[in-house]
Amino acid sequence: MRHFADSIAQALSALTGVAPSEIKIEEPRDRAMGDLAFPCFALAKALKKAPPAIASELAGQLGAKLTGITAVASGPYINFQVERALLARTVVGTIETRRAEYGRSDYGRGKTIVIDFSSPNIAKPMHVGHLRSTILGQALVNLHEALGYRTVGINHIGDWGSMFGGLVVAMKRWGGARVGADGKVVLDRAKELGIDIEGDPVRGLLEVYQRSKKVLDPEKPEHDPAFAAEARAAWIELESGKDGEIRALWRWVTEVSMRGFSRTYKRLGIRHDLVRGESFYEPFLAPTFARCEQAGITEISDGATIVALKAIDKGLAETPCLLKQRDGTTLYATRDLAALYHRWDEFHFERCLYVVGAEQKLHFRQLKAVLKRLGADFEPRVEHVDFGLLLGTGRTKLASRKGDVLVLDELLDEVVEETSRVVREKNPELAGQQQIAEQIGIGALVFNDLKRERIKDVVFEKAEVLSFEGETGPYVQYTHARMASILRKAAASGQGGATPDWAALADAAPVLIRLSQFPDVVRSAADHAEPSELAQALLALSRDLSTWYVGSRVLDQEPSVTAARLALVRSCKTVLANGLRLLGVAAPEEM
RNA sequence: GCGCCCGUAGCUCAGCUGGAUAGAGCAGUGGUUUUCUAAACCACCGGUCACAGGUUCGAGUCCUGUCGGGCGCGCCA
Repeated sequence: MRHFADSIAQALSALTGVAPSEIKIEEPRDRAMGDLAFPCFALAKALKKAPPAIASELAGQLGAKLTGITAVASGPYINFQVERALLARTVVGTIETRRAEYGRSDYGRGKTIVIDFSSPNIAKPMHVGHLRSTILGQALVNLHEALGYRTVGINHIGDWGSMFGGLVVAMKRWGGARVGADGKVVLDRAKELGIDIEGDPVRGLLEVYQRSKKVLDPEKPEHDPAFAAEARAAWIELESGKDGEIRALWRWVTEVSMRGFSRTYKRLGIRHDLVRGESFYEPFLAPTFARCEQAGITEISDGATIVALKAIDKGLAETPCLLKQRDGTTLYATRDLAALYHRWDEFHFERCLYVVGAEQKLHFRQLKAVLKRLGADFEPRVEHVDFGLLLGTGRTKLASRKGDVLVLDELLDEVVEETSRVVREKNPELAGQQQIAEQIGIGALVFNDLKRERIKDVVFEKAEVLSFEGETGPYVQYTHARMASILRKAAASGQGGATPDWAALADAAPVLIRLSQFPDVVRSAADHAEPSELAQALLALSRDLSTWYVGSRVLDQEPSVTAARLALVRSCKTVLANGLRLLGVAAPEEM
């Protein structure tokens, strides 16, 4: 469609003398008006004529300039319709040529994009709160990768902080943790703590972690000063970089945590290029702080080191950025600043996206303001890709029945289990039901999250996620599976070899237009860091396609008609599959 | 109190950089299967685009204000 819009703009430019880039060809809301339209208001001043007069005059002249496109004046608009056979041949031809590559481009070639996403904390299982960042981030990686960018997905795991001193001490004291002769970590009393070393140690670790936090807290009755002192010493040892037992235990916690995350990531199709926790940036903290001091932007306020931001951003007058606490230890902002400079030095990114919840908007606003004060010219390339909260029924915090945080794996299991039931019921003959249930269930969950604008809060209604009707992932998957089914039947009966009669696709114009928009949608979704644009486009395509194919039977028609319709079916299947893949949703051949 | 975000049909949401009678899904009502998977399709029902001003040839879209909801606001991340 872009191809046709360009030639129309060229023709209009030749007739009016206005630059082609200034001529905005748009798509009418109502398809009955045409495939494309040009509103003549903008030309009224330059040509000193009323828009309707311009429209009718230009429409007449355009006839000679355009081939295969008819122009009709309608009030102040010129409406264009592409000749149906030409439209079909062009769109289907392009997709048949490019196949899995359709939608991909070299738009971002030579540019690097860094995407920071998911970022769970160690010693805890991943919970539903990480879901949105994880799947949004992966979709953004996929989208940019398709556009030819070099993508660097970074998992900035929370693996650093004084609380880990407490955890290590707790493991030693209560669990008998030590480093064995072979250098491996052993926990003599793992069972008593409920830590399953071989299986999923994180579950048990979480309880130890929570218990240690109570013991460390002077406000709590469980408080133990000796324990606290030991924990502090352990943290100091960790920070010192000494590679002893303390560090080995901390490393073990990181490893087993990552092992658990990996399982979940695999199910969700998540892959990071780099796992760099907060600890990774530890050596860069001091230089980063020094950079700020040398730039002369730091101040001492109530004993803490801050950067005032009022001059950069009036809204931040009351909220300067804190770099160091009163006790001299650094904070979140210092770490992110260090990470940012490190990433800039390493990648010279075109964009650096932080896929982090909207509740941290202030933090990123502060961070960017500090960068400005530092004169960092890459500051505009740093973007906070914010998103709304994931909430439970009644806008409450999403939790499990017991009231504690809902573990992501449990949620996935639950969704897949329920999906299995539905699959058995809807398609009892289907082979490989378990795998397909996994694809549908997870697809439903992922799509449900990506289909709406990311800034909107998502109220997690299990019934809605599992309904599979209407605007859902399974609806798109189902449409795709049915196209696959038609193609299988065509192959089995040897149909589709005739020369296609493209004019027979006149009734599929809405579908063809959707197909033609796909590459633009991919680009826009990436540029706006908004996968929902793609999800919405796939829904619209599925809708128009469903309407078409129930009314226009593909198989057993005139051979030339069947050939044309089969080509369209193949194109639609291709686009649905490509689109779903970009969103991180599987596209099963059968369901 | 200050800052930011959201406010479109009963519910959940689309509506691209302002453009022609505001679109889907769910829920409700009524239909469609000897024919490519009924996880589908069709029809009907349903909206003062929170409210009030302003800019514009033209505002759901931009600006200002009001109201309602959410998030955040120095030693956590």
